[in-house]
Amino acid sequence: MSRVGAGAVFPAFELCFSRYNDGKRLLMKKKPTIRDVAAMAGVSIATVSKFINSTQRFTAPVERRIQAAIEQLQYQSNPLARSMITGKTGAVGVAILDISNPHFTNIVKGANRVALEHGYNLLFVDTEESQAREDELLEALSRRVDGLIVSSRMPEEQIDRLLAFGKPVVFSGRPAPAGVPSIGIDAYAAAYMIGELLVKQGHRNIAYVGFAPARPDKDRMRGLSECLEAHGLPLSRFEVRGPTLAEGERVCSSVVLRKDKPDAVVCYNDLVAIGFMGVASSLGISIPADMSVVGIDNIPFGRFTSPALTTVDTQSERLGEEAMRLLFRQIAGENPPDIGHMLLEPRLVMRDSTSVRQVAPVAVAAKAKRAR
Amino acid sequence: MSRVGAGAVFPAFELCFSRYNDGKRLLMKKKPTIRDVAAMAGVSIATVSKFINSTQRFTAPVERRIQAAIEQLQYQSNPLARSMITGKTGAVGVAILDISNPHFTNIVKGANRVALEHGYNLLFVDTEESQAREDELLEALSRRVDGLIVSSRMPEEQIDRLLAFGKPVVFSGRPAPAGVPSIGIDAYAAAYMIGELLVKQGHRNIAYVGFAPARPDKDRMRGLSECLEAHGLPLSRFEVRGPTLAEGERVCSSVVLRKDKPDAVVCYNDLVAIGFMGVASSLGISIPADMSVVGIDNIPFGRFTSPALTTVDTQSERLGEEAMRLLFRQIAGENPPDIGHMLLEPRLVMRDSTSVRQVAPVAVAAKAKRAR
DNA sequence: AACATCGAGGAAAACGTTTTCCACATTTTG
DNA sequence: CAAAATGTGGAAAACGTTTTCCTCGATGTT
Repeated sequence: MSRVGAGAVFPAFELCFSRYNDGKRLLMKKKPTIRDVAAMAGVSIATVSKFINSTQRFTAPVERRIQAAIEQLQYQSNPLARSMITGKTGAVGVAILDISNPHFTNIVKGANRVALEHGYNLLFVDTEESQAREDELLEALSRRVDGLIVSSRMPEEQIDRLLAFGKPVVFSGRPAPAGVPSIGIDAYAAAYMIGELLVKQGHRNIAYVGFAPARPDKDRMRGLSECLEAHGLPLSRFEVRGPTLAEGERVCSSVVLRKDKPDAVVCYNDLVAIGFMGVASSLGISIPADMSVVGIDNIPFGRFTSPALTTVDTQSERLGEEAMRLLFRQIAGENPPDIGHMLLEPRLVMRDSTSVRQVAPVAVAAKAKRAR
Repeated sequence: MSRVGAGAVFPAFELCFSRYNDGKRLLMKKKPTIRDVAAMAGVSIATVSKFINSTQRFTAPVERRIQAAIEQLQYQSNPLARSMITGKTGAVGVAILDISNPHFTNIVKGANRVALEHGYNLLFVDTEESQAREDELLEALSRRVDGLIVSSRMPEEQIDRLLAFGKPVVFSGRPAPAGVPSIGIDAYAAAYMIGELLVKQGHRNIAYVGFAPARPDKDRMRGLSECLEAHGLPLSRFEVRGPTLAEGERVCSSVVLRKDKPDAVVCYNDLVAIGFMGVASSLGISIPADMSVVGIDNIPFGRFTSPALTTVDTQSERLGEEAMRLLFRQIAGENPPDIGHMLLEPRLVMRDSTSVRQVAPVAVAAKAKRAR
């Protein structure tokens, strides 16, 4: 014992405060450190540290004294200092495209749940908000976390920079470079499934409202077009600039007011579909009588639109959970190549925005015009 | 210059790697530290640190050498080590009741935006998910952040513990203890406003679907009941157990199937209102013809329900922004008492779920029964 | 030309932990 | 009873910064 004489009385706060603000010791109170605990218990800081982390056993009286000191001082070890030594931060980063999209919200929710189970915190980045400063942000983030879940669109070269940080990464809901584990829904299957449904319902003039083919949703595009191709049907395309309600609304009129108006529309996601349906009804289109609409994601609000939205469930919450599990396996030291990619099975959710084709397209268009 | 002879060549990676894994230096690469930069630039680490933080000016050649070393090594200072010294972490915590509620999502979005402007990251806690372990979580969190925004229900004694951490805190959308700044919407005014609307529309049998009076929404309850009292009208109450779609759905039938069914229903928030309307329609109630429904929050999906939801805008995103600004002012050292509380003005958003009272309640109930 | 002034740069002490030794006392073994 | 094994606890070196002095040379002032 170096700091305090053996057998001395250890006035807890005395010791604790006087070290910091000699004199006016009660004015501002600092957090107690491991030294304070050690001094109070009459042992070395090494002993306290080992006791806390149960790295080593000690004699009963020593353990009792340490425990008492900890409780009396309400000591809490400083995670920053610990991180410096251990190299673990106890936090994981989640980069999300746009938190206002319930799909991503659920991913966060799922990820958060698993993180909590492991005693981890979530550091979160809304990349929509960050945009240009995204790299400096990720850079700062990468030092503060033990791993990263990336569920946002991200240019190739930025991905490279991200991987160069050397932290474990899991990609979610987007294609991942070789050697990096990823998880997603089988978007191809989902789109194919939707195609089959619509064809079976008798639709022949089907449109896709989504991103340009080069963009990350190429699987949806491909699934749908290959399905229709197999049935010898054409596919028209309309482009949105973002996966949002607003874009669904914006694009609607150009789809609905065409001469060869489609009799079924597959949307990039539920948000686009819901926006689309909203404007469609205001334009006098009755869904699904005049036109079937399908979304993808199965966000909770899809049940409450009018009509309730037919969609494909993408298990968003499970997506977040599994992504986090993959990440923790990597953090625990498993080799990324052994983990690989993981695809969840989509599930069709039939509701009221689709029905068997009822009216000839031309007649509907005419009716729509009259209605205004 | 002590570390490296003047005029020597500085082979960047040589220096950088050999320190760590002597011999097999290319196998795993560690991040370069400030020492590596200093060695490469031929200056001391103090000089590098001062240069990085622009704490001091140096001669042109020195600055040039440091800059070059930083770029060549791709040096990034370690935020953890810096935090240990400065006591600032560059992160703020946001404790949110339930991230799936778009109201809170928007708060996070707003808070995130302002945090980014200040170069801060967001550490986020979904207290719904945490529940029992919330205190240990908050405890861990409190050491990792410079301040906290609390927008979740939280028992009194936990609040005390939170404040004891000594970190700046801002409460948002909930009553705050004395001396702690807070921000919220004027819920009393919002509810009063809704009451006035409904009374003006001729409704006489109005119900509130929300929490028990003791709970945090007492302002809504009070605003509504005082408004109705002023008009000499009664107010019936129905209780939900959570501010969710599911609770809105659950409670609906007990409201709608009563003999003296209300002709207008004010819901705790939009989520409850939307759930409520969904079940109501399926029970054959036509909104607003048979019954007006109002929510609070103005979540984006309120525009797309059928009918579109009349509500009161609570400026959720601005709430998050202003909360973060209040927090930063505290972090910058302003006295909490000088900051005080802040109330945003609510704004009525008229849509289609309310209308002037059209049918006698009893007749409607009969019609509803026939419809099934 | 002597002296104060100033500015550039460095040495070293923090920050609060964990972890690797090492020393010593105690017990077990031959 | 000596020697070896075991177990308990401590000293000190990390981790990567920031910050507070200090030194030393150069400049400007009488």
